[in-house]
Amino acid sequence: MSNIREVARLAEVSVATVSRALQQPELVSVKTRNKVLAAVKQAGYQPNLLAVKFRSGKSHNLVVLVPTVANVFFARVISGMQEAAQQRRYSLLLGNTMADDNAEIAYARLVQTSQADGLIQLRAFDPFATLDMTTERLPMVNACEVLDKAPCPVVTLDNRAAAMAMTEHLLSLGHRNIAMIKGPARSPLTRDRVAGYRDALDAAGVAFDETLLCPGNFTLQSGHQATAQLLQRKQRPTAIFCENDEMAIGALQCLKQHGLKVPEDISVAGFDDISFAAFSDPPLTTIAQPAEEFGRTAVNLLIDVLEQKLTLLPKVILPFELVLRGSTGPVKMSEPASDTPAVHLT
Amino acid sequence: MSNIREVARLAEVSVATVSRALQQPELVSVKTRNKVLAAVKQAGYQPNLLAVKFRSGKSHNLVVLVPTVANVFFARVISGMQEAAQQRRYSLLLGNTMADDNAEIAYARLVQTSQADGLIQLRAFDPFATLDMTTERLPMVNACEVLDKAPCPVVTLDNRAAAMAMTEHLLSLGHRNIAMIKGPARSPLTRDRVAGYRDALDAAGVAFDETLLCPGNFTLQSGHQATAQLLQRKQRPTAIFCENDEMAIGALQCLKQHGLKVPEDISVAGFDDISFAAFSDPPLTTIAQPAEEFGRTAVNLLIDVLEQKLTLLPKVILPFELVLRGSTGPVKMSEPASDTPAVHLT
DNA sequence: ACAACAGATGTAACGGATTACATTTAAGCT
DNA sequence: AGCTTAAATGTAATCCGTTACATCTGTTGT
Repeated sequence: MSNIREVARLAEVSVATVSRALQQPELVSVKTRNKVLAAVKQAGYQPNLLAVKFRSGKSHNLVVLVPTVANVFFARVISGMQEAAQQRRYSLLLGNTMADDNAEIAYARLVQTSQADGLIQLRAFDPFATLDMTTERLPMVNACEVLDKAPCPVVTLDNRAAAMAMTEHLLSLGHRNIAMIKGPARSPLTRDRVAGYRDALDAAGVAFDETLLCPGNFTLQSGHQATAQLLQRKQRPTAIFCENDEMAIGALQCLKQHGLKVPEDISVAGFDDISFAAFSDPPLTTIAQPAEEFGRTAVNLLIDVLEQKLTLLPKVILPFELVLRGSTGPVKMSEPASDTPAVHLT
Repeated sequence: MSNIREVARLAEVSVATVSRALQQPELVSVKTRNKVLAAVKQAGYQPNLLAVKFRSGKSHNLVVLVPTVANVFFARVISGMQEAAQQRRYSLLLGNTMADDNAEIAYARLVQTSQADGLIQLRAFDPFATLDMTTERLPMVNACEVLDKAPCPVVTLDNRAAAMAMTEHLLSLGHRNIAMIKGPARSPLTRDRVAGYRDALDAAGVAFDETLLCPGNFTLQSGHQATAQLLQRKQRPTAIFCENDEMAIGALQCLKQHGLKVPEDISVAGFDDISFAAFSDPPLTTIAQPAEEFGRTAVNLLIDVLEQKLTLLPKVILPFELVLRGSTGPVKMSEPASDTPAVHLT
């Protein structure tokens, strides 16, 4: 590979002149500039950006820690990140961590060792916390599922309000026996969404029943399994609110296999509005999240931090939208909505 | 950030000794080694790997060009890549190119400028071809959809045979009027799958009807649209073979909206076996591809090339599997299977 | 006791581009 | 012409870790 000295030799100028001709052409006479450009062409010269990065100390790379790219929602987030990164001339180093703390810490070391300038985390876990840091914090942005006391900029959605909105929608259809298929218990995301669900129940004066909460892991299979469990209850729920669309689609299949009609026999709601949500049978009522925007915002925030365009730590809250489709409907008249008496509602 | 000289000063040894204590401990006395390790700890020293990479000339990064991460199949491929890359201590630079040639060329420059050591391409396009290369070819592996005369290792699947297998399955169910929702016309992938479809028809003595081929773009929407078009035909097909599962799921919805039952009124088949395929209604008959294995193999091949473990250019062909589920069934008896007379078949 | 050698450590060059500072060249002005 | 100043170009240091080569220390064998 030809280097800058080779070009300098060909153009019969110094390396400094070559560098300037390429980086700050206005500092070089037109004649010299042309000589240099000709030499660049002749040598097929491509600057070694590894050398540039080394000297500048900036890798222009960002690490992205994502629990799993195989999840449709995260795939959309990454898409948005990619878009923003490309625009601002950064590259993304992908860290598919399967939510494994140690894997995440290993990726965090890419930042510590200057291979990346900053990190974006899509989970409520701080991979820098355990690295013994003699120096100050490394640049990080936390998106989607966020830490309670994140020591960094954050981009999120009001999950509690969103879950409340969906639950209110179900309540407004007359449902009183609403199950929830949630995520892992210790996830702040799950905690917030359960809180929103509960807010809505409380506001409507419907008793909260912990046994209606069924854990899943955000996969189609787990939605199916959880639903099967819920159907074993003596009093089966009239609606199931799933914490993501994959689980909701899993739920739909399970219900169908049990001969239940959605939404006539039971309503199902999801969260995320992935593309498949509009194509399930029936199409899924869900909460739309601006997934790509999450990615774009996270990347832009991180780069702003890196380029010192930010002093304080912003908390960006993106809007959600309740998307009503065919999977939710009014409770069947023939059947009492709930084993707890309905109260205080039209 | 502390550097190796700082550590050398603290340990009262030379920088060479520090380097050796960390890289080749057996060359350093135990006493010195301990002094060095203590100094490393005290200084909070982390080697600047950007410097190491610069000096070695190897970035230990791989660029991955993927048409769109938002596609479930590609997401799985990337997952596999990630796994293999991590194991062999390489990092992946993600290039989400939306199948845009110029974007791909821009990413290819990461290799040209030493920011990455090699490139994996999941599309039939050679981004290095247009870069004026005075030197020899840059390391590349082509996977999934491959170039006809790829100048590099290739990992693929016998798409022609797979499409033939699926078409044979449909023929064996009595279908004679089989539509195909295909991808973009100039894609080798589409070409091969159409060829396989045709092979099967020819072998069964069924006339090939070009108008039964309907183009899509691998999205749910395009599957829906294409199906709507097919349903306008005076003689509607009894089976639709879609070139991927997303389009098949789109087709299922369209058929349902037209009041058609799958598979009683019409059969639908997909390709890829994404997770949603098993959860559609009815579950989708499809061709399973080892997506993660594609990713793993591609990465391992590329690294083998980079590390000179390979001399010739291998062509790896991974196996597919015909997965029979509920979306395909025998042609309805009441209705003639086709407008062309069935011949030479049991 | 001394040569020969192994083991441990140090010195300094190296990789490629950038840039502070030094120097040369050219232009402008009286 | 001679002086001032700006523009153009060159020289060399710098970023940081690795490693070839040099040097020094200590041990073994005779």
